[in-house]
Amino acid sequence: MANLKQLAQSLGLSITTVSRALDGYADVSASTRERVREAADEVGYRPNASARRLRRQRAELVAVTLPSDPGHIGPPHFLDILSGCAEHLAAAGLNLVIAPVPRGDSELDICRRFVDGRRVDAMLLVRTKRKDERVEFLQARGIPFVTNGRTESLAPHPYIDGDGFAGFRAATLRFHAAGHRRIGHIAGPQEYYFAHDRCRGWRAAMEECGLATDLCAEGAPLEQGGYLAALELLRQPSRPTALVCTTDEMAIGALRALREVDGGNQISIVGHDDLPMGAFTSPPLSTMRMTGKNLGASFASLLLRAIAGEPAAELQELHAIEFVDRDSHRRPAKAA
Amino acid sequence: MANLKQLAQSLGLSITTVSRALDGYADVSASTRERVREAADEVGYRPNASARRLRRQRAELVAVTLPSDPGHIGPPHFLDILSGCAEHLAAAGLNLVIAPVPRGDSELDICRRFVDGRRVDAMLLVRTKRKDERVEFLQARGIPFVTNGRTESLAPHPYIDGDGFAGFRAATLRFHAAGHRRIGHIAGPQEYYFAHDRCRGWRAAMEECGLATDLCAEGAPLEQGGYLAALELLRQPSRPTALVCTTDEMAIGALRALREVDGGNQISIVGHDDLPMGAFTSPPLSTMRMTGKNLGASFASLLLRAIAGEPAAELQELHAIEFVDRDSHRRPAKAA
DNA sequence: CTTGACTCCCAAAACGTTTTGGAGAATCTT
DNA sequence: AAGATTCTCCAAAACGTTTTGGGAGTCAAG
Repeated sequence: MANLKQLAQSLGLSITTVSRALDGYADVSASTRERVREAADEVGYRPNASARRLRRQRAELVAVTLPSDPGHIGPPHFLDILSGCAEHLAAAGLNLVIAPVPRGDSELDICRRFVDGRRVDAMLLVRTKRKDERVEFLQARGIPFVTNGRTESLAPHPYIDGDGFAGFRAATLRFHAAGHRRIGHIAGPQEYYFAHDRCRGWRAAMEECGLATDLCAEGAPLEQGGYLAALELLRQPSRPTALVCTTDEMAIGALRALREVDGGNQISIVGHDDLPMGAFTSPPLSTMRMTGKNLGASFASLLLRAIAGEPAAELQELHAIEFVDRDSHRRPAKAA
Repeated sequence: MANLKQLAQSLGLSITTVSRALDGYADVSASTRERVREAADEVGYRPNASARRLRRQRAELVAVTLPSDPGHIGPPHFLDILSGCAEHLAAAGLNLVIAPVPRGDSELDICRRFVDGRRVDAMLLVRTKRKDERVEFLQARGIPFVTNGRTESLAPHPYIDGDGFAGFRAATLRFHAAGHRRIGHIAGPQEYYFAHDRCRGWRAAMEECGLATDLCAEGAPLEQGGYLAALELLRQPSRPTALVCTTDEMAIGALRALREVDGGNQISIVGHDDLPMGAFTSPPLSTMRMTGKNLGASFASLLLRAIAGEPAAELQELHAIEFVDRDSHRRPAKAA
C-alpha cells in the first residue's frame, strides 16, 4: 500500500536511510534499523517490484518456452518439474513465467520477445533440437540459459539430459542377450536431439551385435505416431520380435498395433519416460527413465549458477538411464 | 539494445515524439511515424518492460498458485490448460507466472507476496476450498482473479467449474437404474469444494432413491487414498456393488483394492477427470469429465474480462459433466 | 490583422526504487 | 588541539518509459 517516500516521511527519515535500513546495510544505526523495520511491518510495506527491477536492471524473471507442436509438452509430470524448479528459483528471488508458443510464431520469436524486451534475466529451454536456433540466439545474446536436452551446438551450453544413447543401447543389448535377433526401433523425429540420441543407441547396439539396422520406423512422438510406425514394422516380411520405442506414448501406440495385428503379447516392447499410465497397459509397459531425484531443483540450480557466471562446460548434467521393468519386455525371442 | 533516448537522438527527434510515433498516436505526422518505425525496426528496439511497467503502474503479469499439497497439481493435462491460458493472456500482453507454494508457506502467503509487491495484475487460483482464504484475501484487496472451482464465499467471484453435484448424482442414479442398491462413494477431503460437491451429488441421489448413505469413505485424492478408502468399504458387512469415486486417481486405487480383495471385476466403478491412463486399466475405467473445449482459453477470457471490470456475477461458468463410458461401470448389480 | 483551429512536435514531470558521493557530528590518535 | 577515522544520515542522480500540458508554426475564417 505504502511506498518508500510515505514510509520515510512518517518516520522523519530520508528515503535513502529507510531503503538502506530495510536492506540491512551497516551504515544505519541498529536502533534506526529496528525502528524502520517495525514501521515497515506495521504498514505492510513491500517494495514495488517494477521500480526495483528498473533500477536494478534485472527482471527477476525467468521464462520457459513451452512447445505447442506435436508431442505437446512432454511427460505429464513435467509440470511437477517446472513447479519444483520454480520453487527453487523463487527462493533466489526469481519467478518463472511460462511462455507458450502461439501457432504461427516460432520458439525463436518468443525468445526474442522476452530477451530483447528485457523481460527476463534468463531462459529455460525444453525439447531441444539437434540444431537449435533458440540456443544459438541466446548464446549470441549472452543470456544465461539451461536446456533440458543436449544440442549439437559447437559452443558448450548448460544442460540437463538423460543418456539416451547408453540407455537405448543397453535396452537393445539386453534384448539381444535374451535371444532376440530381430529388434526393431520406433524412432521419433530425428531433428530432436533426444530422438536422434536414442536412435543412435539402438543402432550402435545392433551394429555391435552384427545385426541389420533396417527395422526402424519413424513417427510423431505420440500414441498415434507409435501406432503407425509399429504397423509399418509389422508389415515387413520378417517381423521384429522386440521393439525399442523412443517414448512411452509411442510404445503404447505400438502395443495397440500389436494387439490389432496378431492379438499382441507375442512381441517384446520397451519404452522411455515411465509414464504413470504405463503401469496399467496390458501387458504393463516396461520402460526406462532418467535417474536422479528432483529434476526441477537441479534445473534451477544450474540456471542460478549460469546466471552467477559459471562457465557452461561445468554446468552440464548427463544422467544415467535406469530400467523400469514391468512385463512388456519379457516376450520370448522365438515367437515371431 | 537501444533505448528511447538513443533512438530519439539518432533521429533528431524528442523522446516524446518517438514514443508516441511507436504507439501510433495521431499527433505525429505519418511521415515521421514511418521514419521512426523504420529506425526502430532497424536497431531492433523493444521498450524496456520494467520501465513501462513502472510508469504504467501495471505488472503485465498474472500468477497462478500451484498447490504442492497432497494430490499434487491436478490432472496431468493441467499444464496444457495453463499453456492454453498463457497463450491467450499473452495475446493481451499478459504473461503467466507460476507460483508454487514452498513447504512451510501457505498459499495465502504467496498471494500476499505477489499482490502486495505489485508483482501481478491479477491471479489465477486452482483447487479451491469451500472456505478459501485466498479468495477472501483477493476480494478484500480488490485484485481481479478467477478460480478453477467454486467456493462458499458470500460475495460472488469469477470461476470456472464442472457441475460435480449433477454429475455424481447422475452417475449414482444410473447405477440405481441398473439395479444397484448398495452404491458406495469414495470421497475426497471435504474441505475442497469439488470433493464436497461430488459427495453431495452422490448423497442426494441416494436419498432420492431412499437408500442409506453410510457407504462413504474419505481419503486423500490420490491412488493410495482411493485404495485405502475402498478397502474400508470392502470391509463392511454387506459390500457395495458399485463405487462412485471422486477422482480417477482414487478410482484406480480402488480398482487395486478390488483386485486384492476378491479378484476384482465384481464391482462397478466410475471415476472423474478422464485421465489418459484410465483407458488402460483393467477393466478400462469409466469416468466423467467437464464438457467444453479449450478450458485454458475460457480461463484467460474470464480473467481478462475481470480485469476489464465486468461484475463477478457475470463471470461464472458452470460446465455440465459428461460420461466417458468404458467398461468398469458395467458390472452386474447382483454380484456382491 | 486578429482569432481560432489544426498540425506537429517537445520539455519536464512523473512512476518508486537503489546507489553514489558526500556532509555533519562524534570519537579516536598522536 | 589538530587531524584522522568512524558513525549516521541524506540529497540527488539515475533506471527508461508514458503522459501532461503546452509551444511553435500554418492556414482559413472573420
